[in-house]
Amino acid sequence: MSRSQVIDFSKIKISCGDCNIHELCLPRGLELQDLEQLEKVIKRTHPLQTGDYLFRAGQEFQYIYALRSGSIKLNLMDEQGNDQILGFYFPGEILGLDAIDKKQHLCSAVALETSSYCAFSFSNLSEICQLVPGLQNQMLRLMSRELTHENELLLMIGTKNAEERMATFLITLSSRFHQLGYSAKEIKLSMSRQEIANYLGLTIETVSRIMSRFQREQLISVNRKQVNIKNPDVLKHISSGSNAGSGKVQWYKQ
Amino acid sequence: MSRSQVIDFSKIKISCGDCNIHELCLPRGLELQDLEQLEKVIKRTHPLQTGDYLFRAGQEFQYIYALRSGSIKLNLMDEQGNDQILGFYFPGEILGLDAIDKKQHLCSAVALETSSYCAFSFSNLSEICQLVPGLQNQMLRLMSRELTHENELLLMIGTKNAEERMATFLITLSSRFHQLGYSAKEIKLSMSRQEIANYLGLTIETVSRIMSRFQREQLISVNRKQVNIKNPDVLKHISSGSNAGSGKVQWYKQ
DNA sequence: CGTGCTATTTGGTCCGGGTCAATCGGCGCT
DNA sequence: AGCGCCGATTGACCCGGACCAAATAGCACG
Repeated sequence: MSRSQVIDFSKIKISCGDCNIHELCLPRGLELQDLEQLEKVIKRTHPLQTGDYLFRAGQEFQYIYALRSGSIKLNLMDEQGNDQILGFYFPGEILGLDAIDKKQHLCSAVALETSSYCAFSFSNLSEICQLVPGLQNQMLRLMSRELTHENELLLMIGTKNAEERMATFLITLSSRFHQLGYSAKEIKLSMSRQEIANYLGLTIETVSRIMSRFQREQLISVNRKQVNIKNPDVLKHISSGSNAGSGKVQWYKQ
Repeated sequence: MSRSQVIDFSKIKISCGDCNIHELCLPRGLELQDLEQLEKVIKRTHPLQTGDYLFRAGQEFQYIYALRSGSIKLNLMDEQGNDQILGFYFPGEILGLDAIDKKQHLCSAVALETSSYCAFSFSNLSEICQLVPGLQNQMLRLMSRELTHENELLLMIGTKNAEERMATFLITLSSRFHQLGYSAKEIKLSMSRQEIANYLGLTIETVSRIMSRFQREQLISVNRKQVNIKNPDVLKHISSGSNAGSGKVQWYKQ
């Protein structure tokens, strides 16, 4: 190994070891020599601006992406132009894994604000997985986690009414922000009402009305994209669907 | 390697190489020596009867399962008892991958009819993945495919109305059956109306009504669980949502 | 500071599909 | 054959949330 490579590795160590999300996107037991391997396949780029595409549906699959800052929406469109947002992604989360099978992206990923990320060459990454056992498992775990999220979203859209979905959305967002070290109470939404509505399978009017109602009931306070959670307990209660009184949908429980 | 192991391998070769789904669950380029590796981690079992659990939510994750015959529903339940069917599985398909992250099953898998399967020890499997490059990629592809299915389901439930969902369901089922070598026209449903309804995010009455309407319009003929597709073209047309005349939901296309 | 643009909010109206209820029909059991 | 059971069908009613329309509010720009 040449000296220049050592220098490279040193830079790499800083960039990844010090990255604020490294323990999120790298397996715990990863050693320096493994990091060195991993770093070789990272492509660094400029940050994205609001509205920029991380990738587009139809593009050849080449990289998987780790979001370092900002936020990104993932959406899927069918041939009729029906559009469904599948998820919002925040720092430390991975995008692009669903493209592995078809070798091309089926979804598009769009920045909701200025966002930076790392891109990992997938073909190189999967070679390295052969050498680093922990990395392979991490890949599988990440995909499994992605599946779990979609499962929960399906359960929510399939069984919850509009009010419950909104409450669930707010509580989930709050908890994710908290885990990232931000305030769980004071949330800056990076997505529009339209995008929230689409994600939850509702219309923008319904989202707006329910947020107004939540504010009227002192559960939150809203000012455009700034939302303050004032009564998380009641919100959780509503989100769980155990909200008595309101003539809620009684779902089939076979 | 002892002679007895060779004999074992020979049996194995028959059981897997001749398995009617081997090219579905094994990567193309898998060589005999790889097969031998893989066979070591397969646990064989009795077939399941209708209503038997392949695995239950909460169980420790140990195996992933390849369905060999029959059909299985996968469902997810939340703490309130809301139940959502996430998918129906047919021969050649893989179950259990979503449990990798949390190391326990979050969903339950129930046989809809007599079904046989192979169980692969996951921990052993992931060791073998280190040795057999194709197998690792196959694993990732399978998970990716699973993600794609959930994405499509989300898009459908989020954007299609009841009639479109039913048409999509029938067309998709028909095409999957066809790929398995069965008739694309004459379908024997293994799931109840209740299960169809739940999967599609509808009620049993709506499913029943729409199937009656499809029959009245000569698109299908229904007799209990036997469905014959009489006009796949119109069904496809309906499923794609381009069904003019009916005052359908115009979704937001931002 | 007016003008236009877009996002959001709010007020009505309406309908798809959920809910409730009754009936039907196939199947197993005695 | 008669009975009970359970899944499926059909009808009647109603409501949550979509749809349409108008008002309001920021924000950008000349």
